[in-house]
Amino acid sequence: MSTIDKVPSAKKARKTKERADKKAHIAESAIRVLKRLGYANTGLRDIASEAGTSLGTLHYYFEDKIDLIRYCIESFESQFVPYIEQLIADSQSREELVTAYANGWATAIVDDVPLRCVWFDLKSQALFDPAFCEPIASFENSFFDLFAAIMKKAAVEDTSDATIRHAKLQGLFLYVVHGQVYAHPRTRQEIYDLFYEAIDELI
Amino acid sequence: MSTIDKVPSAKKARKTKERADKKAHIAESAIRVLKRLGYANTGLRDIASEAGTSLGTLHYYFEDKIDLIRYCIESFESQFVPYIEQLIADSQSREELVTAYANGWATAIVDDVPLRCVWFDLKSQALFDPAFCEPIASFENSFFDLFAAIMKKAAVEDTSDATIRHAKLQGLFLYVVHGQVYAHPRTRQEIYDLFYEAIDELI
DNA sequence: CATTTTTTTGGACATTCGTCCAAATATTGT
DNA sequence: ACAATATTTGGACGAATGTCCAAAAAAATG
Repeated sequence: MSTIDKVPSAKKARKTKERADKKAHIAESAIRVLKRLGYANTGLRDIASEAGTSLGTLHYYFEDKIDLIRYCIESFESQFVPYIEQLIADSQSREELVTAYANGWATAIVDDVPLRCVWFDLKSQALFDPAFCEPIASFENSFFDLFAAIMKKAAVEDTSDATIRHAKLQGLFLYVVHGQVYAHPRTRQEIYDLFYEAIDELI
Repeated sequence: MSTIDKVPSAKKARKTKERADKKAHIAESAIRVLKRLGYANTGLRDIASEAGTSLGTLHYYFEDKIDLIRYCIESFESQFVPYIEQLIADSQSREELVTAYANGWATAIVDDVPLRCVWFDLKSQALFDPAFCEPIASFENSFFDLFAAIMKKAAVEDTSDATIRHAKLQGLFLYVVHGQVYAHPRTRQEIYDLFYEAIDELI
């Protein structure tokens, strides 16, 4: 019978997973609120309400507000990075890489503009609150590493100014997102074209 | 004697100027606080205290918090734009333009990193609060116009993707500012070199 | 079933927030 | 000088904030 525990930590592991799932659920709710209100206007009560739980429960799973937001940032990273990594893995030629990466950007923007706004918002918060620096910088580094990996796989000879090229691409990202919010929104095809041309030039 | 008013609006004009000066003083104080705390953590009491006045006086000069912050953004624009315009006016050749513009960026960053942080912060706020969209967009447009003026004066033939080039430059701007805050700060010379190369390539 | 342990609850708590206002003070006009 | 206007003040106001906790509820343990 399977009632015999292989190891005594079997049930504890299930508990750990349940706790992780609950934390993830709260974080997802928090992100939903952040997308609606922005960091400056997001309160813990808004998050608790969105998560369908109580204010006290939030502090049962997260030490304080900063801890919760930090968790959100880390979950950004753990969701986004593998997504791009897959795009890279599925592409072989330089042409495929450029296409896939441009598609990744376009999809990210078109699918969820508010989420990108939250990202810029939290990135700005990190400029003032040291508590956010570490997870933000970690994400940024991972983000750049992906770009560097693409350059390498595309067999770019000169990678000395890779960080600058990446920064320029991020500039285009910011520009397009702002355009979606308070200017004429672009179609998915238009965004793709913008990124394809830029990536093709930068890589 | 000069006691005879030329026009009945002479004293009223002085009053108007005094009021404008006081508003400017409050706005400068507000920006000082914003540089220290960021938008999310800046309260009206912090600003009043920094301005050496009372909370009530703030509402005597500004309708509400949003009105005050909006005024700050507009004062950004009215200070920064003429500064760059002068740089352009003083430059003739393409070489001079690139040098002057790179110098402008480097100076802006080295002189006052916190002010640039405030800028990115408020830009992010505009993504969530429509009240900030208009002044932010106005500044961005003016900012781009300066770039376009430089391209024109430098006799660049193809200006079709000027906005994209400008966006890339802004990406470099964001990248360097973030580096100043939570990475190894660059020297003025290093920043200048980065911008010179980028502008020289983009223009 | 009884008993720990884990999880959840709802509210208390002290601060802080933006807004507003009547009274006090300063300035201007006659 | 007096009256009218403009400016400043300090605090009241309700709402909202993050934090914390005793007690209830649920789950796991024996």
